[in-house]
Amino acid sequence: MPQSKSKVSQSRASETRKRTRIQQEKEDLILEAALDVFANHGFRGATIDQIADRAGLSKPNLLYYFKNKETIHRQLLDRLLDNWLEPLRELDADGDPIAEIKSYIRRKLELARDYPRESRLFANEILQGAPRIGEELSDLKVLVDEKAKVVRKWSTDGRLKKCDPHHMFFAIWATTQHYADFDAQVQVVLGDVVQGDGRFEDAARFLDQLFVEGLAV
Amino acid sequence: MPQSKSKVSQSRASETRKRTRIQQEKEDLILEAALDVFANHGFRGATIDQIADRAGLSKPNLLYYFKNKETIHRQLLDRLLDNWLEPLRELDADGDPIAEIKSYIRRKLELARDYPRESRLFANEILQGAPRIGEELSDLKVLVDEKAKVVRKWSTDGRLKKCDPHHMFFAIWATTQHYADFDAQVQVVLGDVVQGDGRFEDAARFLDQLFVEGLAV
DNA sequence: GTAATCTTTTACCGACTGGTAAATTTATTG
DNA sequence: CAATAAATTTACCAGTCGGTAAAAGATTAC
Repeated sequence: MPQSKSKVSQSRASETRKRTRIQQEKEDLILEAALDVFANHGFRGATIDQIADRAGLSKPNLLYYFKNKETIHRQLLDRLLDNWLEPLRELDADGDPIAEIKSYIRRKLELARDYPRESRLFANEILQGAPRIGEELSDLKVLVDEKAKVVRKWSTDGRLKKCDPHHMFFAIWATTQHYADFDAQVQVVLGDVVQGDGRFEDAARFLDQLFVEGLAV
Repeated sequence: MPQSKSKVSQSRASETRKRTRIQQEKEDLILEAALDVFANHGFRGATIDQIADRAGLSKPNLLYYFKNKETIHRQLLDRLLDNWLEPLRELDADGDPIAEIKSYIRRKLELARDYPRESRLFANEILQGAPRIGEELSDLKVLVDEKAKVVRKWSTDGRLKKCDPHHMFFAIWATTQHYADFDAQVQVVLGDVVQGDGRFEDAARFLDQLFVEGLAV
């Protein structure tokens, strides 16, 4: 996962100009632990004690690196949003429409498989009305509107069925992220028959069929 | 919303056999307030004080009707799950496959539009690993497996494209519930252009096309 | 009307919450 | 090896959490 515009953490330690080796390590450790806890309990349901425990630190020690709970959460969301939008950025107006969409779906599905906690972190935030990420979502809107134009042009050029591009994106997000966000339900419904990668490939196959037949001219 | 197997609440008051008028009213009032709070904050993020405030009661007064936080949450989930599965129960093996699926999608979409808080309550619970509803999900599995058989038969009879029925249901759930669960995101992305029912009809039209073209032979 | 029951309020409690102050220990630098 | 800076621990704190006891107030049934 590459990170582009990573902000410097707002910890006390980082008020000094350069970050030490220990700062680097511990901050990563904390973010990793926090991702776990926030993804499973949401912002209000998560406690600093839980995060500190999972990171193997005392609470005051954790707060030495991040000045409060919100700062950790914020940093996770910032980092996430960037990675999350990457597949959409790569949707190429000059490529073959169906190939581009198939590739986009697969990338989103891979994200859901490989980074389910990130997906759940995001889902938690949106589900609760996006109180801490609301503004940053406008970046998302800009990007989506731009790519919606591309899709609309594919349609009017007769290279894709006529369809509402925004709702097409919603459908792709919903179906792919569902496997991360609703994993508990997916596991119960599918039972123990199909496991791991098999499950993933089944999903990929179904979604490919659904969207290709649903969208190809 | 009809309720079939409604359990009696486990409040102190209900330990006596018949429920008074005030009990009926206040319990409904509390459940209504609790739905609001749980849907927006999840179980751990919600507080009894918040629920009591919204219901216009004092906390001890609320706890006179429901013995604890978990009981309220449980009762909401039980009531919900029943209603939530109703559209699936009505999927008719003897009907026309495409008409049945179209009708199922529309019903699910209507639920998402008319009962978004219920959808978010459920989403919160599943997202956090279904710790308080896990067992009841097996009822869901039984029903889904039964209906998956129906869909599979439609496929082998050549009345529907070949597809994995379970993943088809996942896709329908994901796309329809997305409009309730991720409403904050949907609103940002769509902007203020299309509002209310127009938005709903756009979604319905897109999903109809997607699933019909994707599944019809 | 009055006795019995149901409802609501007041006053709590111990555990946990996010967060801080300051002393102590560890690592780095000259 | 000091001196300095960084990291960690100990001991807290005020506010909130879920929940209870018990008395006061309001309804209901006779």
